[in-house]
Amino acid sequence: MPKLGAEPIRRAALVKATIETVGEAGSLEVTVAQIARRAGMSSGLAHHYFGSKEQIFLAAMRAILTLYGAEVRGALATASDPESRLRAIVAGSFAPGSFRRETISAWLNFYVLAQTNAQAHRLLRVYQRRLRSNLRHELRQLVGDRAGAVARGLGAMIDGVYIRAALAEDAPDPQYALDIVMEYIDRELEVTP
Amino acid sequence: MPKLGAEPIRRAALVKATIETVGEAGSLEVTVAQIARRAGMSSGLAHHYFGSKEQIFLAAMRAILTLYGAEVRGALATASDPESRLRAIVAGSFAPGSFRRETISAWLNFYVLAQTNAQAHRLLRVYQRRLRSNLRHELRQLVGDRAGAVARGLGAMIDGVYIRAALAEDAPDPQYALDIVMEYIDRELEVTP
Amino acid sequence: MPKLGAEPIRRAALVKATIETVGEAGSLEVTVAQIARRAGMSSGLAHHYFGSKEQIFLAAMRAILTLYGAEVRGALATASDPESRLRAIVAGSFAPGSFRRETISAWLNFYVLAQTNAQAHRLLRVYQRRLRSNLRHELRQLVGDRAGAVARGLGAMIDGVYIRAALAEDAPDPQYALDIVMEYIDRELEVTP
Amino acid sequence: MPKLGAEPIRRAALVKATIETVGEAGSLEVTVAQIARRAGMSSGLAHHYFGSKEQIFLAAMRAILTLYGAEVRGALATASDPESRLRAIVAGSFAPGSFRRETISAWLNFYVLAQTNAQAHRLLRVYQRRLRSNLRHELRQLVGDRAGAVARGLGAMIDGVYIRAALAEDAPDPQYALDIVMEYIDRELEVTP
DNA sequence: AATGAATGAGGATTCATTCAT
DNA sequence: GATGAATGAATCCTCATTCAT
Repeated sequence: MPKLGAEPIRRAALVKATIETVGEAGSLEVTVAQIARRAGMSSGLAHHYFGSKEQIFLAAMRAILTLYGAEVRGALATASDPESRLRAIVAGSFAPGSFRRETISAWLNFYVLAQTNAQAHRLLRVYQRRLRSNLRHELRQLVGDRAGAVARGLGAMIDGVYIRAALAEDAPDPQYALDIVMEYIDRELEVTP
Repeated sequence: MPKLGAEPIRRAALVKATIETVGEAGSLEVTVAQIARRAGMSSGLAHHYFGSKEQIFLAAMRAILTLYGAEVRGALATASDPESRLRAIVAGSFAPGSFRRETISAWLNFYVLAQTNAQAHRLLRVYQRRLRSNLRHELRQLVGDRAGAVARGLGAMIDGVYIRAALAEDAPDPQYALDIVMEYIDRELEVTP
Repeated sequence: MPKLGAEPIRRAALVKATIETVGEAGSLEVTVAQIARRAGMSSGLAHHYFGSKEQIFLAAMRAILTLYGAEVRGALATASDPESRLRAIVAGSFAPGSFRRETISAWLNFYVLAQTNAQAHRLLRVYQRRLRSNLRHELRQLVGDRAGAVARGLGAMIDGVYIRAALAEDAPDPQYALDIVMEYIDRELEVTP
Repeated sequence: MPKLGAEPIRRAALVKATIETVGEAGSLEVTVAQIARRAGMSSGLAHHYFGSKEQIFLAAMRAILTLYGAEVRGALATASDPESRLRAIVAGSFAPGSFRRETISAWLNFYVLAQTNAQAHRLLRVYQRRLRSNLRHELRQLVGDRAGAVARGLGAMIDGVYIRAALAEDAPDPQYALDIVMEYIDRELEVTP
């Protein structure tokens, strides 16, 4: 007796299981059966909902990016002046919801998927552009002309900190990550009067 | 037609073919047969020389990191004062030998491999540590106490610029990449009198 | 068309096909695909059920030994005095269910497998020990002290007759086989008053 | 500079290495390269001398059977009356030159090969027939009519003792093996006045 | 909706055999 | 004669995907 609304629950469970499985394995070479088992269902059902392994991955990637976006928006909600908004964007990037071992590892893998898969590629570009535009918007009021350059630098640094966390032995340390990027901002803002 | 000295030539051809194949495919899911064919030999011979697909990948990764190291050392050779040495390290990182589409894509894939494979992990760590220590050494004379923090930030930014190049539509632009990182250095050095 | 209870049927079909295939080929160098085809299924399914070729072989070997044990027990069921029980054990060994060309050939191959494979080795030892203990038990009442020696001799002779049947041109002749061993028993029992 | 008479030496080394390799592995699934390496030469040379793996096996099998025949003939040399000749044949069968772990294991494997390979089959038959005829010749003078039956029984028992030694944990014990068969002979000779 | 049995294509790896040197 | 580089066929096993129930 299939419950009403079972589908969204199933889908969410699969997405969660995908991120966890890929994150743990550190690789996209996980089987649909593994993911389905972790989500508590058969591999057949996973295909029924998503059609293919590729689509399961894309859904998981979308979920990661959506969560990321939500964290940033959440952090922005309480900030008013440009500088705190700028710092809020960065803080949102390393919010504990996103900046977790599995998620980071899954994220890195989806980054690789984007080399191969056009849809994944598009998804990533959209989010990169959005981040850059957010950064630039705040920076314009803080560093004027240099806004574009600093936004590029900040974006790259955030990505770099992420990727390095994927390789760290220990659990990712949001504060450490944050410090690196915040110091860069300190520097930029110091210089510009 | 077994020639004398064939082995190093074959090995090099396989390493080159591996980087190209992985780079083009944008994925480690390439077959040994594909690699071998591109290297102009049978898959059996590839196994004869490297023992397994994994070892072929590791050899390719070592080649990439070796090349990277050589570029940095090469750039350092002509630099004398700390600041030019610092900038040389960065310039070496984006030298045209390393900073090429295929290489970047392969590099990203090996980064993922390091999640799974202990040897790959170790290789990457060695290079990261070496880079960081190089940066710190020059920075100590330029920004004193902040050397550690700046080195971390620079390292992350270099990685970030790399990873972003993997996603770019167009051929990677070393100058653009360089500018981003150099500006960061400008900023740091300006502040410290 | 997955039917309920398909698994035991599939497994049995694979075991049967394995004995037949190995028996016909006279060698363990048969492919899983050959076995599966003969069992009317894909090689993938054979792996699904048994996990590996080795496990398929072991299951087939177990089946052979189980059948052998059943034949001996069956023959023993109708015998009451020690001598008829002794002869029943031997008769069971050459019962037509076991003493068939394919089975003998497969059996010989599994004997070889036991050189390499610990599980196969253990299986064979268990059956040898059981046979020896059965023989000894009856012989104790017939030849007293010599029971151990005669049991060893009988066991060896049964094995020897089996192995020779594997090499015979014609279909194995149970009566001929039986005669050889029974004559040996005659002799032993004649001597001991 | 190939030495004169190198060929027979090479061939003998390969035959020896084959028996050892097959004996140790307990299986015919050994590679020509393994055999050649043990014999101190390249796999190419092994092929050069024997043409194929199959022929290498056959040569090794011939060597085993030749050695066996020599042992029996050697044992017969010093025996004069029928009974000691009969016992000499048996003793020759378990002479330490033949009755060694590796040789037994190789022998069992060649027994299996004879299922598949016509030449191997023929070789084995020849030796079996010769053994049987030898036994019968002596037995005729000892047990008269029963000679045929006893010869069959003895032959089977010798084979059985061999095959069991292949499975024993410890090094094969010739004395133990001998006792089993000699007791059988004792019995047969006791009965017949 | 849900299962998991079933398929079959695909890929790493091994190895007998060949052959240029 | 001798090497071992080179080939390519063969095989085990995995896994996405399908489909009867």
